[in-house]
Amino acid sequence: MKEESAVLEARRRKAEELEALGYPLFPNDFRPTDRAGALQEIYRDYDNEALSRLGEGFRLAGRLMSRRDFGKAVFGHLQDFSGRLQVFFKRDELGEESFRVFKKYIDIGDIIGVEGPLFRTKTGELTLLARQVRLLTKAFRPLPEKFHGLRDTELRYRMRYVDLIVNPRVREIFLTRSRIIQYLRDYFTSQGFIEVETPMMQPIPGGATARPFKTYHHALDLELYLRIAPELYLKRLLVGGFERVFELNRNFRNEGLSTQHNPEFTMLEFYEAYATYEDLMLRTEEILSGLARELFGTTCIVYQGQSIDLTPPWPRIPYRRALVEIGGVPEEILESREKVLAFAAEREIKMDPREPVLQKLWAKLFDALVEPKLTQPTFITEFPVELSPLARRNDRDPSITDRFELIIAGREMANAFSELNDPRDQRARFEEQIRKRLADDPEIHPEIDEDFLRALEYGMPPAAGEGLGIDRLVMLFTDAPSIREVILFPHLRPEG
RNA sequence: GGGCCGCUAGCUCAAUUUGGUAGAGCAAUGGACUCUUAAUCCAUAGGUUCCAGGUUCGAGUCCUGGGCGGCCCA
Repeated sequence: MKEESAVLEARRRKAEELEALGYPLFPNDFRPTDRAGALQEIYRDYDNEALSRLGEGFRLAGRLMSRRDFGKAVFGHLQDFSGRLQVFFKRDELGEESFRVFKKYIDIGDIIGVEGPLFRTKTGELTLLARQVRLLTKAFRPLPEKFHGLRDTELRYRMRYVDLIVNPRVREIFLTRSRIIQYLRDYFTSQGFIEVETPMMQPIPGGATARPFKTYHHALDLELYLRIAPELYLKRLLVGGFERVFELNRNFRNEGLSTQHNPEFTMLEFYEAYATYEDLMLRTEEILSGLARELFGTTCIVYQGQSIDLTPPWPRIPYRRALVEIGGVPEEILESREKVLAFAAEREIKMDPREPVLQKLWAKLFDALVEPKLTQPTFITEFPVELSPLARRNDRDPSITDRFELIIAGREMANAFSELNDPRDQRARFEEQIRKRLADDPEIHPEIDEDFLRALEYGMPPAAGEGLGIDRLVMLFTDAPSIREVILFPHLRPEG
């Protein structure tokens, strides 16, 4: 932090002066009985005559966001969590002393309490006429400029508290985020799912392919990893008899930052016994279209200028067909490593030629050529077994799995499959994964989770499970271009 | 990791493209004003131009390195 500037010094001096006069700067004995937004709502249609019959005694607390000074009268706007209301401070109403103290010592940004009757100004704005005003919290720093507000992206993220005060849109995004999460909790609870919490710190990171964060437990002298997914623990719960479970919480992946990636992000995972991935497609359609109706009253939304229609049903396209028909990859090259590498090289799609698993090369093609083209909600199905170590094999074709990914606006929004519950096949897949692991690939942990396999050996009921990326979902529903706009405190490098 | 762009007063932005005393609005301070809402009017004050070097008589501006951020690519 810099040395105290003249602006800050003036504020601090003024505050100390007020304190010396006997006015506490941080009292906590004022109880508001009303809220700005609620008053706006309730008395929307009241004229002055109707308002005058309501009498006195409206008590509001909030932050003073603006003031317009007329000498012996001042207009200002008070902002609380629910909204804003104009307040009229008049010398004749407040009294000489109180008005003088208000004028001289209360600044924009201070939190104040006011009490008085409601009326309408001659421009028709609902306004509280202050009969009393009190300082509740002194602000030692000024708010950003009233018209442009706080725009600098870096400052907005570093000082989200200020961002939230002055940019109403930001508050809306996080209110919407909260509503989305609430909706999902309500949905799953009402469908008989139990919400659970499984370890964030895991001795063997599993359930996904990603580089984990490492940490250390001193008393146990144990290396632990922040989880990259809760999947293997949720399946243990299926073994334990929890037939419908969900967990809505943070995952951690030690990867770069971008408009799509934050190292900690929120994921919903749910598992349902005696269901298949096809049941989950219906559920997913139901959840997202229901959410759209809940938030907007329609299943047609706009994201970054593109119209997206979430009305079910959504098309289902097998992975291989998507590569060929949407990605434009000639089918005849798919089985040849050399041809796939050459095809990618021509299109400047980066691939590691040492990669031993052909299907992982396909995945690069898929990410580059298919995903970005899918704006409307689309289920991609029939993923190769090599890319799906935890998914159940298809009964007719054992080279593919009963799995889908949901893509909307060119992004993977959900990933789901019928669960592999044959412990013999699961062990073989884990072993194969490690065997085919490129030397020191940080994304594949070299140890097998033996306890998970032991759990499967006790018998996991047939089931299907899904992961839904909450941050991306919130981006979609708030029209946010960057994941940092939907995470309250996105990660940044420490200030220089 | 690579490319491009940005960082100037508390905040939002200027500063002659070819280097010459760093400005404005809002906020602040003092004053006028009892229905304004980006209120208005008069006056005053406010700067480590992200940091460190270099070129130059002289650098916000040119050069080198670094920091932080944004966008795009991988």
